[in-house]
Amino acid sequence: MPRANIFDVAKLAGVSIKTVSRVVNHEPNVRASTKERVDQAIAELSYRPDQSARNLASHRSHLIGLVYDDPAAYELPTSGYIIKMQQGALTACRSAFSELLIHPCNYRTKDVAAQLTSLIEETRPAGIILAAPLSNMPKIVRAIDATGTPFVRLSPGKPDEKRFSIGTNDRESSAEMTRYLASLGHKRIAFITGHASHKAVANRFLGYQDGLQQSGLKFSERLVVAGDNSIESGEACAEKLLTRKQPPTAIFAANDDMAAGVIRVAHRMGVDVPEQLSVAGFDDIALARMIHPALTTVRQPLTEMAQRAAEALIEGKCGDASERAPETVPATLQIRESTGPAAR
Amino acid sequence: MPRANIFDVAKLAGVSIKTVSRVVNHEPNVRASTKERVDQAIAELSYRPDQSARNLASHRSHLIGLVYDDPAAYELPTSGYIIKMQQGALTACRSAFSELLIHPCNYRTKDVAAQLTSLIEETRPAGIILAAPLSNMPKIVRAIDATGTPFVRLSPGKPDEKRFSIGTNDRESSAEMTRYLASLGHKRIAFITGHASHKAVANRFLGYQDGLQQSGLKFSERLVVAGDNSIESGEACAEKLLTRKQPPTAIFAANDDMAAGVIRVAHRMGVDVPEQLSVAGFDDIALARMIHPALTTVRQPLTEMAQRAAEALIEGKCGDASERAPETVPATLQIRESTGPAAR
DNA sequence: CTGAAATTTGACAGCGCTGTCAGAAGCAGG
DNA sequence: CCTGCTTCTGACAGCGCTGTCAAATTTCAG
Repeated sequence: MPRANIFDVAKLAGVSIKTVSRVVNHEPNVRASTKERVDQAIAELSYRPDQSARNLASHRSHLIGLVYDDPAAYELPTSGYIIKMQQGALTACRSAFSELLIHPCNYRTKDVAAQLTSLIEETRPAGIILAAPLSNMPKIVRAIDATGTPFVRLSPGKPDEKRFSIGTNDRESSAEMTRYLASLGHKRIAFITGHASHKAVANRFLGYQDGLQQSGLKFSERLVVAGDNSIESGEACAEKLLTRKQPPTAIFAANDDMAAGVIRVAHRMGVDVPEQLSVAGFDDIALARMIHPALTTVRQPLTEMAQRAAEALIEGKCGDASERAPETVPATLQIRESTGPAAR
Repeated sequence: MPRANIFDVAKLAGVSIKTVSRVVNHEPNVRASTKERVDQAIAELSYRPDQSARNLASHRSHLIGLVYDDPAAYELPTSGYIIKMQQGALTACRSAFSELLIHPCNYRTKDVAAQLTSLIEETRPAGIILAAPLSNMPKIVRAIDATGTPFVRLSPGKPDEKRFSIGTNDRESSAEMTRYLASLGHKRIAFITGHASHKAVANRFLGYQDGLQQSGLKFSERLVVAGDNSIESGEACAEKLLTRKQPPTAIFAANDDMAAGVIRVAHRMGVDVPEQLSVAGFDDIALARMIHPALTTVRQPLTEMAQRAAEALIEGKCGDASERAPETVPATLQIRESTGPAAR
């Protein structure tokens, strides 16, 4: 049995193909009763519009392009980031009968912008999702802009104001984590800052300060140590903190790697986590669940961000003119085993 | 200036559109001189066929589906694997004006097969690349088979005989690595085996034995210790081996993680690598280049395998009937800093 | 040279859908 | 029951390409 086409549906519903088309595309001006008949016929025949035909007739594809910097090109193990974005975008695409076109590219290449331009010209996607760090490069943004293709920027930190973008609330969620630690009775909550150049990570430090204040705790420079995002720096910071006369009862690290370092040092020093020390991280990398005790952390909503981005593109509301307000997808606390009530 | 279509090309080249179509699709029976004229016109107008129109007219899409088990679904940090496959497949697709459709799925889900079937019915891809471990599941293979879609199985170990698949030569390359170590003067070359369930890893152990024999060295049970693919097991095995009265001068681990563990232990024990101990791994994960000293290892040609798979699919030679012989893409030795001449 | 076979080329009808635009139906108000 | 309006529906022409099949051209044996 060959797959049903728009004529079959029209015949069964007793309408013209154009009306079926209207229903399928959610166009206005279709009587409710008519729409119902058509919907029923669609269901009965399990009709699915042929994408190629739609694309051909409408001069635009139902493709969403996901453009990201490709870490494999220079061997960074950040691929989890990419997989998550892909997942999110795919989810949105599937439920909208759209397809996802992935386009890894190396931002160090001279002609990334030109490559992007030709990709767009060739595939004429309905929209582009531009991941960080590409999303922060004026050259790239300009190139996409020039093609007139709608696009959404995925920025790990706060979205900026110029064009539509989706970000997350690092600062607020750090504050939340801090409040959570305070609510467990911790008075001395230390913070390990991350690499200075990382904007999102700086926001987390601000959030930590907010959280202290909101919990009625005093911020103290003495409880802040500087890491550089690596596990090793986390270890070094933990050693500094835990060998003090009056060590903190909780350590909040600006990322999971450093938090993992803290836990490792605690093990070595015979400090029980979470009985004697609570440890929290940020990012919710795969490692967070795999270490012991499993790490309490803040989950970056990368998947959701990408999904929202794709949805926005599919809705077609990211057009050139539309000055749409940036969106923020909230990060969420993942309470696991590494945090607990403050020791008395 | 709107983009050129097949009529523009035909006019410029002084032929019919059908002839242009023939040239574009590499169909036979076009005179060389004609083809040349058409190619020139294509170049001049920078013509690119409209995929939607081709798909619509030809009833098949120019999509290649890449189907793989999605580690993010249950948080394994194996994503580098996926990224590499994607890269390879993308390379092939780009040069053939095809698009890559990615389809991560969770093999633990009950209805993976059904999902796959509906994906195929909906998008009608020109071919499917099926990655391990999905490629070894009869249920999945049957489901794809039933749709009549050409597919290639990507298997990390030896390709099997039943249907077209692409694999790599774990055994031969392990032998090669072993011979390389022997050629550096090592007489006591230890091997750390991997997790028993991993077929490819078992092949590596066989390769090690082959290599010893080919180098005129005697295989000894005493030089073999069992790991489980993890860094930690690598560390444990290294401790066992290095605390012996007569420790090996080279350790070949069945994967990079375990090799990294060996190097870590060597550091701790004050054993210089490669001066006092050569260490080799297998896989060439991102980590291999990042540790110090950089790890000598065997590179799995994942990217190439995926590329070959996509090419085969695009060539259209993986059809149902065509009993095509499995292909093997050779793995290659990556000599880095962790191996050197045997200590005297 | 000639005729038949082999090779190369072209005309044209769709593929399944959307956009345009005209026509039908519904709905007030008189 | 008609007018003038709005709301809804349908006929039909493409979109750019490929498949079919017949026509044109070339090739080659005799």
